[in-house]
Amino acid sequence: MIRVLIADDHNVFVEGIESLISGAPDIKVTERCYTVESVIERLNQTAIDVVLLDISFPQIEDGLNLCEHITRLYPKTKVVALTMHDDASLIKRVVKKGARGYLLKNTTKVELLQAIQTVHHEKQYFNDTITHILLNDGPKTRKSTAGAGIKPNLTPRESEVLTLIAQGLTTQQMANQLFVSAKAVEFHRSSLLMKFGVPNTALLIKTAMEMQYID
Amino acid sequence: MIRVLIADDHNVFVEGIESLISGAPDIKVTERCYTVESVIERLNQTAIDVVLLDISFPQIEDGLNLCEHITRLYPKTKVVALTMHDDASLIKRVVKKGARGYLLKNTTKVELLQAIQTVHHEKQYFNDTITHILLNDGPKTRKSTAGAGIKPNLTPRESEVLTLIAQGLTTQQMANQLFVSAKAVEFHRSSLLMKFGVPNTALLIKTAMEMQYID
DNA sequence: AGCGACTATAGGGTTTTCCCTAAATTTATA
DNA sequence: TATAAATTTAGGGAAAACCCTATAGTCGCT
Repeated sequence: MIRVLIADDHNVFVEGIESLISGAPDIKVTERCYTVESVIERLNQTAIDVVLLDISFPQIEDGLNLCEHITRLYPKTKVVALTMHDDASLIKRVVKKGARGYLLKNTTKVELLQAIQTVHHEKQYFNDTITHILLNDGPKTRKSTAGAGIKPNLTPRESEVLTLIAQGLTTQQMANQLFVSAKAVEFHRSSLLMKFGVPNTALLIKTAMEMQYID
Repeated sequence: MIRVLIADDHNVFVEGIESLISGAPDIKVTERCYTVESVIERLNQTAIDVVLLDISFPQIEDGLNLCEHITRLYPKTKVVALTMHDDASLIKRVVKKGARGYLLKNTTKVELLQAIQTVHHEKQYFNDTITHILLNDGPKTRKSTAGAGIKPNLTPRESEVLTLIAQGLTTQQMANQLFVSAKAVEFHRSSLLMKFGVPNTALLIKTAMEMQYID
C-alpha cells in the first residue's frame, strides 16, 4: 500500500485528486495538508511514501523550498510536483530540488496513478510532454540524470582521483600527490559524483566498488 | 631504497644519525634539514619515505606542528619522532599528530634502522620502553590504535548507521530515519571510524565492504 | 550496589566536502 | 582548422563531516 500525502491549498483540487486515486487498490491518500507547516508536521509524525505537492503552495518559492526540505530530510519519501505551469526553467528547478516526478494539473487519472507508482519504485516519472520541454531547452540537461545502473566512462584523471579517494585521502592530500591544486581535485571528485549519480563520496565508493572500478 | 629526510637543528646529531644509517643497504639519507621551512620546501619538491624528526625543533610546539603538517599533507611520508624526552604525555601528543614511530635519542643503530623499515611498511614502531610508558599511564590509550586488519565488533546501532551511510544518507537523514538526534548519529559514525581505524567515511565504506560488513 | 557497555544528547570548533559559476590551456579528433 | 573533450585553476558559499569534551539514562552482569 502506497501512502500518499496531498499538499495543496486548493480544497477543490485536493478533493479531485483524491477521487481520482480512490479507484486504485494499492494507493491510499492518508494525509491532506493545506499549509506548509502542516506538511512538515505530518511528515515528522507519519511515514509517507509519496507527496503530491502543488508547487504554488502558496507561492512557487514556498513549494520549491518545501520540496527541498522533504527530499533532504526524508529521502525515502518521494515528491511528485503538481502545477499548472509548463515552462522548462521551472521544471528544472523542481527537479533540482529533488522531485521525482512532474505533472501538469490537467493530467489524467491513468498518468497520475502511474506517476505515483513509478516514483515509489525509486524511478523518475516524466511524461512525453515534460521530457520534450526539457530536451528542447539548451545543453543544461544533466548528462546522467537517470544515472542508475549505467557504467560511466571515466577519464584517466578521474580514475586516479577515484583510486586516491578510495585510499582515504583528502582533497588536499590528493592535490599534493598529483601536483595539482585542490580545486582541480575537487572538480574531478565532483565529476565522479555526477557521473555515478551519487550524492556523496560514501556512496561513490560503494557504487564504484560494486561496478568494479575499485579493487 | 627508503629515502630518509633528517630534520634536526643540531648538526652533530644529523651527522651521527647519518653515519649510523650509512651501513644499511636499503636506506639512504637523501635530505638534511636544519629549519622547519626547509623541511616543508624539500617535501614539496622531493618524494620522501621517512622523516626522522627532532620534536624539539627548535621548540616542542614547532616539532608537533611540523609533524602534523607532514602527516596531513603527505600521508605516504612516515614520521619517526626523535627526542630526549620520555614522558608519556609527549609521546601521546606526538602520536596524535600522526607520527608512526618514537625513538629516544639514545637509541641504538639496530633500533633506528628497524624503526625506519617498520614505519615504511605502514606499521608503527614503538619499542618496549615506549610501550611500557604508554601502558602505565591511565586509560587514555586508544582501544584500536593499531587497528589494521582486525574485525571490530559492532553494536546494533553502529551496524544500522553503517548500513545507512552505505546507502548515501547524510547524518540528518539518518537521524530522521532512526528518530534520534543528529548528534547521536554523529557519535555512532565516529565510533565506526575509530573501530575500523579509518580517517573518513570513504575509507570506512571501502573497508567495511572488504570485511563483509556491507553487502 | 557497582561496573561496564550501549545509547543519546549537547555545545563548540575546525576541516572537508559539495555546489555554483567561470575561464584558460591542452589534446584529440572530425 | 574548427570543435569537442579533458584538464586545470579560481572564488565564494553552504552543508556536511569530523573532533573534542561532557553528561546521563538504560541495561545486564557481578
